[in-house]
Amino acid sequence: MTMLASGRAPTIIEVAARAGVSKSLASRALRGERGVADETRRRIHVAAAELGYRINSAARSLARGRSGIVGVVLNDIGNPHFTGVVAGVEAEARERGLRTIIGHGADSPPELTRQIETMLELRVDGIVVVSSWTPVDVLARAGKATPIAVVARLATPPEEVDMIASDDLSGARAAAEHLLAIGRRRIAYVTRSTSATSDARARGTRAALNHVGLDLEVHRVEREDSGAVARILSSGVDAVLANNDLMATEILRVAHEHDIGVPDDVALVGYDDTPIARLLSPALTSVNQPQRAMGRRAIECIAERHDGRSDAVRAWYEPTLLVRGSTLSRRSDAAQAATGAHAARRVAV
Amino acid sequence: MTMLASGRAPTIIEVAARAGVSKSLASRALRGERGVADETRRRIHVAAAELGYRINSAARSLARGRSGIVGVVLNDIGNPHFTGVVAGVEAEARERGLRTIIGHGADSPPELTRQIETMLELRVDGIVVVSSWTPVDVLARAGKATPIAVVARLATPPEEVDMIASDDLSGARAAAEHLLAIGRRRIAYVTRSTSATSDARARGTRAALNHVGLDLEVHRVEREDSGAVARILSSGVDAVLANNDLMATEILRVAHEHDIGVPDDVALVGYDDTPIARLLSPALTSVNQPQRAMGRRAIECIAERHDGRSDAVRAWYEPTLLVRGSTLSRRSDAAQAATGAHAARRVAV
DNA sequence: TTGTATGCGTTATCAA
DNA sequence: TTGATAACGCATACAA
Repeated sequence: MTMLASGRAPTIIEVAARAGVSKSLASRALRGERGVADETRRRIHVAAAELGYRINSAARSLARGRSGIVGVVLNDIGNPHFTGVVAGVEAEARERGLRTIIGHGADSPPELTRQIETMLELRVDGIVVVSSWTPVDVLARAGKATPIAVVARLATPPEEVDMIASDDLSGARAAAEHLLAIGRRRIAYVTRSTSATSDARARGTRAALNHVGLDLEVHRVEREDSGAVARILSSGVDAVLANNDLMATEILRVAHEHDIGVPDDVALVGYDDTPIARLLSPALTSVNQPQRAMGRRAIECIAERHDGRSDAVRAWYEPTLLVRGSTLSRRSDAAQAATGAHAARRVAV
Repeated sequence: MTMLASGRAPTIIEVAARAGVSKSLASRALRGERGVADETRRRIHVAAAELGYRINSAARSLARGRSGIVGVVLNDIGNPHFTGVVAGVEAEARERGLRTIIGHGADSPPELTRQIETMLELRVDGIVVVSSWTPVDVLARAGKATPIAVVARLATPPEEVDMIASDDLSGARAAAEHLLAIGRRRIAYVTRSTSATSDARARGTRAALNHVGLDLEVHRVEREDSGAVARILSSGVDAVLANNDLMATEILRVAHEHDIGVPDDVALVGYDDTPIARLLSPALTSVNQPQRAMGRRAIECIAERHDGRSDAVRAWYEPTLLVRGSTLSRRSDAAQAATGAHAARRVAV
């Protein structure tokens, strides 16, 4: 005999009645405002506790005009890259007394749009969109209603939104230069996505190759086409730059299945430096983005908008190449790599 | 000159005024109710579109008494196991016209509690808690306010909540019997968690070993103690059953680093059958739980509660052992494994 | 088919 | 220090 919905949830009126005060006084006491006698305040808190009172945030945000909640819309929960950004967002939000709720975009523009719409209807105080897949017109419209900070690269960011990104071109260029430095010449870029992010990474890679008179192969593989990766690997390439760590992980698996040595036959580089990168064998060379810092910055942007800023932020963070086993077979490689010139900082791990 | 907060957001009153009707009529038209003349309905929709009207869900849920939203509180976004459950929850919720928002528990009981509290204040129509870490008294209290479905094993589930779990004992037992069938004798269970889930898996493993007169070593490793796994692996064990795939991934990496052959020196089994399991090399033998089905069931439970059910659901799903490379080195192993008797279904992949 | 009036639970303004 | 009262934006029962 669960007492679920034992009638409705208690309201502040019932708390006030039980404490023998008016509802306005109860409201002030429960919010912790001053101007309530200590003894009265105590009675009110006791009454609230006894009744199991819990504020109705719908009523509160209706009366207040703001919710104290920021929404975080993620492109894809399954990708650990987003987890890092979320950690930063949550840390900064908490320090500012904001709560966060997450919407899952399921890697699809319509669903991302739906999630943003839900957040707007909830009248959140701002939205952090971690995706470069969201239609820009959706962002522009949403940006008229509430502060929006996009943590991703947008090809043409609307002026209504702030954008926090890392420099994919320079990150990819650093990775490519590293591959060149260890003597690789036939380099392929492999992606599954067509986002602005993936595009910029391909361009950065190509720029580095063109610089030394080489050309880049770009392969877009469909999720259904399970043989595509194997074909690429056996086509004679000696290095592969993957769109992100997830893609790289899959490539590594296919390489193992086909007895293609990594890095001896094919050097492999990921992107995002997610936790899996260092869990693979060989550990994956990858380009790190300061995810937590970017997440924190998003909340700062939203707060600044509330404080009146009206011009758009375009914040660029510098990526860092992390060299690991998937591109370093021999000592000599390591030595060579260390001498290469790179656009982004590089660290051997 | 962003027009952010160009005054406030338009309300239904402004829509009604622009369309030249009363707000109640506008309300009905926008909700798609019948009993509104076609031409009138059209005018109202046009007015809404022109104004960029968007319903205020705080006002709506205040008036209606329900929000149309279910909350999903996840133990840890970074663990792909939860991603699978979320997919099921979202699919079923959408089919029923419910929206979902996600709260991140950050693998910590206080944060899980905070997230549940936030959901309750938002007056969601139900909460799916995917965690066995949440304090049961919190669940019990929350269950008095709104339907709660826990998708995880709870040691002592409160009668106020529904529980959807898979049979960890039988899953772990199947894994252990498989290890015995391929000739392993010194088997260790390695975990980082102390949840009811991990506990049940250890017990299941031990049961299988005891059955043939062997004993189980249980190792709890701290996150800080980076050498612990290496010590376990070099202590002479010939098989390791990990708490989950994440733990197994880490064990695999340490094995590679120390040139310990998997499965030749040490056979390795994970749990949850997350996407990484098949991306590792060797691919990871793991115990699958029907995550999507469990997620869907959670929403069904919540709907049933709304329809008046008051007794608690205790739904158990049968796990499936998926045998992959991390426990199969030679053909003979495969043959032996196929003959073993198992409590759970088993599939070779 | 359309409009009027009331209530949802809270905050905030103004008196007492 | 306390209380009465008017919003907040929407849904709905009831009238017209």
